[in-house]
Amino acid sequence: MANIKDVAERAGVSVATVSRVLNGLSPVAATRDRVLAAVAELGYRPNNVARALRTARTGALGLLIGDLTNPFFTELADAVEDEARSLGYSLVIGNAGESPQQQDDHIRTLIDRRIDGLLVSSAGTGSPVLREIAAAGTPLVLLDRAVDGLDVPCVRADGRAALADLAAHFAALGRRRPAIIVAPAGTRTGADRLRFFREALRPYGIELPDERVGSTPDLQPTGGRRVMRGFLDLPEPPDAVLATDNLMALGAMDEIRARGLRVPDDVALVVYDDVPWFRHTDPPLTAIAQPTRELGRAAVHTLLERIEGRPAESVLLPARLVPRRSCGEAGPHSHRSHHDRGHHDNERGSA
Amino acid sequence: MANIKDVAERAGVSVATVSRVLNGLSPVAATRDRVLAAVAELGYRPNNVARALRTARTGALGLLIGDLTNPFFTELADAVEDEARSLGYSLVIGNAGESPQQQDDHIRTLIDRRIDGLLVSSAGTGSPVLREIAAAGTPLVLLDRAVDGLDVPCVRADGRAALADLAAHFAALGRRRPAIIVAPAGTRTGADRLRFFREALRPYGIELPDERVGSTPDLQPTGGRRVMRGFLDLPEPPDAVLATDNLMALGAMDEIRARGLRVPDDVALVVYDDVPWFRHTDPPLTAIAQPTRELGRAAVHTLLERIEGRPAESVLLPARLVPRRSCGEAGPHSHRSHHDRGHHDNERGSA
DNA sequence: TTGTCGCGTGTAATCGATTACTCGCGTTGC
DNA sequence: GCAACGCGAGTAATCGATTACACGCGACAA
Repeated sequence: MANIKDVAERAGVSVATVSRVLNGLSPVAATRDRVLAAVAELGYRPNNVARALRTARTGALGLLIGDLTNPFFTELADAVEDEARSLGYSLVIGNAGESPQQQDDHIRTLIDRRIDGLLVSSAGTGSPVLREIAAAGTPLVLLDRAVDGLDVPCVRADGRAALADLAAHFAALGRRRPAIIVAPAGTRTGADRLRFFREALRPYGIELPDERVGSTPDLQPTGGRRVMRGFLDLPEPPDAVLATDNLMALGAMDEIRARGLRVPDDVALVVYDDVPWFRHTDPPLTAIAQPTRELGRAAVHTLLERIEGRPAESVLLPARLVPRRSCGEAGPHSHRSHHDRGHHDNERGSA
Repeated sequence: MANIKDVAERAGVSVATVSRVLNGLSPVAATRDRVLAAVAELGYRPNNVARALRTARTGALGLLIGDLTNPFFTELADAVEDEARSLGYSLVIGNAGESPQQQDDHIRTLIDRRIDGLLVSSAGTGSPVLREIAAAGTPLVLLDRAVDGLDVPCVRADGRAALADLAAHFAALGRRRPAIIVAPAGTRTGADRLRFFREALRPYGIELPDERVGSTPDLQPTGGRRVMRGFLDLPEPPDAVLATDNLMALGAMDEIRARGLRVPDDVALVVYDDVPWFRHTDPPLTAIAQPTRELGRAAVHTLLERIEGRPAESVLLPARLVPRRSCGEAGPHSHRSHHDRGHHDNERGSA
């Protein structure tokens, strides 16, 4: 592959001149044309590795996501990439597979590669490595998932209002026994969602007792299904379930269907993250939609502020409730007793 | 950030010695311990940019995929990443967004970054850039999508046998008016799937006329839905539809449901690519499963052969039919046939 | 004419690692 | 006792770019 020296020789100038022409610092048309001609003839492309070594800038951002096969994260990654590209950066995506250890591994690798900045949707609670690189001054921004005690800007969605709307929605539809499936204990995100939901229900006199709070160690369908199984085995099973991650919701749906129960007739289901797939299920699922693409964009901008040495603030964007049919329709017959599970076939074809 | 010189000073040795210790070329315990102590105290990490410049190896592979939000590609990417990591490489994922131009952009960027080799799931037909870098000798392997006239190893699935099984399946269930939704004309993959399917149907005396061949420019639900609309408006609508991409199948399902029709009663539906989501639909969809993770693994190995200068062959792995309930009564009510989980996956997917 | 200034280029240092070559010292063999 | 050999470790070249500094030439003013 041709290097800058080859170009210089061919154009009959020095390497410095070539560099200057390529960086737009040489206003002289005559030499510029000669250089550009040589570049074209040789198919020369600057070696980014060498350039990065000299300038201490790679032009790459890192993004660490929890799970590459989780559509929420891929939409996020897609948005981040779009934004980064449009601002002249390229993006290196690291997939933690929801494993803190693999996440640390990735962070190390990215830092060793000297990316200019890092976005982290952290798996689990904050790792020592994360603290270490934050302390070392690497531009760092948290995305979607906050980490307690880490003094770093965080870009995420605020679900408070949406959860309040959901509580109202449940109340209006006569759902009195809600349940929630949350991510592993100890993560800030899961704890927040639980707390906000519980607080939102209180004004309506609706309880969210611990027996209807289920948590899974992994954000996977398996975990969601297991929790739902526990819920449905309760003496008083819930009549509405909020899954705080889309993959867990998927597992929950499986369990509901496997028991021959129906959504929303027997149990309402709401999913956190409005991934496209849930618009295609039967019935379409009511969702709490995070402004995924905006989050991605905001995160990139915040990170660039940090990279350019400016202080950067955390960003909170509102999530909103997207009501679909999985909680039933509001209407006169929306109160039902908990005894008649599975005997409601005639109630279904409303609209 | 500490560099090798700092370590050398602290340990009272030369930089060469530090380098040798870190690369395991210095067997003397005394100096090694001193160096390692200095490394630990300073928290030194080798600068990969400098190392890459000197050694002309970055230890990174590139993967270009068609669409980051398509679960087939993310599963593929996940598998490629796992394998690359386990072999000591890191992976840079580029998302073409199914746009040839963005794909070319990405390839350029990756080459400029001097990745050691590139895997490409090409969008559209082969681009000039692809030919150019192949000619320039960059280790290159095509993944999933072949490109005509490009003399480069290709790792992909062979759907012939699975499509033959599907034809038999249709015949056994009395489906006599099949249809197919294919990717844009001009792509090798789409053309192959159409041809093999048609050939497979012939022995059973089943026709696949052009009016029941629909193609969409984009691999998106919208396109699938539009094609399905056309099918259902035919005087003789199909009684079985094969969608050759999972997102198109999703759109097709929407249209079926929007008309109040039922799967499989009114129309059977089969999807190419067995992404986890379709195991959770109602009914679970019969699928042609590509050995996604194996494809990823094989692609990495093939690429490494090329990187190490050995000649490498193309790889064809068999796809298989996974009958579920979306074509009507198959064999034993397939909660999960033994085909359902081909490999020693982690617990992703249904429980 | 001569000194100065400006400007376009070239020379060479630099980024942080790897590695060929060299040097010096200790051991061994004759 | 001296030469040769082995081996550990240092010196310095190198990768391909950027960029501070120096230089030389033409223009312009005195």
